[in-house]
Amino acid sequence: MPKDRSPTRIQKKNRAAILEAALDVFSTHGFRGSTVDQIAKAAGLSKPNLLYYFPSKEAIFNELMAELLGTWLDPLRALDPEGEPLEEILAYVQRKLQMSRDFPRESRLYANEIVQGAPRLHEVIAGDLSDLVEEKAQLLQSWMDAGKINRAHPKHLLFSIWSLTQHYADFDVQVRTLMGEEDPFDAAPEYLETLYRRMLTPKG
Amino acid sequence: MPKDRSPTRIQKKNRAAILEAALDVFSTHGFRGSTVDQIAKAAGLSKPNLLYYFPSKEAIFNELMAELLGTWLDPLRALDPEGEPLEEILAYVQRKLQMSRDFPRESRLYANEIVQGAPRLHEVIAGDLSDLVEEKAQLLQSWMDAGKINRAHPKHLLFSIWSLTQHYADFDVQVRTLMGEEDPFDAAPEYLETLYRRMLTPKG
DNA sequence: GTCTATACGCTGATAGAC
DNA sequence: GTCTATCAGCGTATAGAC
Repeated sequence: MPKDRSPTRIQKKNRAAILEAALDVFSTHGFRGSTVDQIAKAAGLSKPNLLYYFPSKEAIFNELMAELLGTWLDPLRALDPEGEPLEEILAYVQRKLQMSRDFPRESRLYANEIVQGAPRLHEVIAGDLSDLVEEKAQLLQSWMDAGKINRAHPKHLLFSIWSLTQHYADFDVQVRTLMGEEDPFDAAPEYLETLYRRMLTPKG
Repeated sequence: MPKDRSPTRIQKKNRAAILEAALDVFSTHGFRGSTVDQIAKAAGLSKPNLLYYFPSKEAIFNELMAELLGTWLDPLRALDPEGEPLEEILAYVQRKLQMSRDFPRESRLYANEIVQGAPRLHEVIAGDLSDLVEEKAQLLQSWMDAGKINRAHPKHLLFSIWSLTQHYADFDVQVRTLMGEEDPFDAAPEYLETLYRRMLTPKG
């Protein structure tokens, strides 16, 4: 493993290449379905050389997950109690949709884990994510109580936003196959805006 | 492999046990992440004995998939052109939600495949599923043109129904962790009915 | 810092006794 | 029909030459 002190330019570059390649491979085949050899080849390194930079396959995965989780929840954190409720929610939906378009591999990496029971993510979900969800669910509830948006189960509202936006990344193959030439991300923003506007605009 | 002619009661029972166990294991770990040994143990058989009933791991998987695909699309096929449009769609949503509740493993098995690029499902998606989606998208479009339901992109409408309902099966771990004691399926039916009623009821 | 060679467990699958 | 024994190949990881 590289010395702690001074990461060479080459070391930085190789570590970055490995993580980039690992994102590609893990998001496509899942943890178990991915091999160190695949990642090494994709990163342009030999297998032993890759294992010089990371002690194990799991170590690569963990670092990748740590990076991902750091930014994954930013859009939700950005939901502003001071903002105009409906517009805040609609903006959140669009931000999440953009993330599905711009970072589909990250979405699939996460989806792979959750679908398989989140064996490596339980703590995060029950910890940081849970706290954040409780906080934002209360915010949504307060907006409903104030009559700013229609009443609905706050957590189900959040689940629906995650589900609808991440679907375009996670089920990308299916969506694109069924839509043919048409780019899903052309119509998706308007569809989701309409959906939540009709759902949440008071006195519907 | 068992003779073609006369499937013994034991043979039937064992084949069923294997498929049941395989559904459990494949839906939790994906194809690559599952081992024949796991399936055999879950079915109460030895590994060689299991391979007496099925020639290979892939054969088990294929049979499972064939069974799944046979029933998976029934709710969509049941969407009735003669029915009352809004109620037909709402009933479809509830049927899909029930399937997520009653057959979560089947949903996760399918999700696992799609998320990983559907290497074993391309033909089905581009074939039968695509035909069905085209047919039903046109049906939805005709309902919109007739003013029976609000206008929206028909395929995105279908995607959103799949996404929202299957989410409760595919992301079950996350949903249940975040909801604590509350059963997700208590509030989900009402949430989704409200969502699509507001979305689709004309002159909203 | 990077390579070749290799140890070693696990996995899918088969042979052959019972 | 079911078991024990076993094989070949793959996958992770390490040792040691360069």
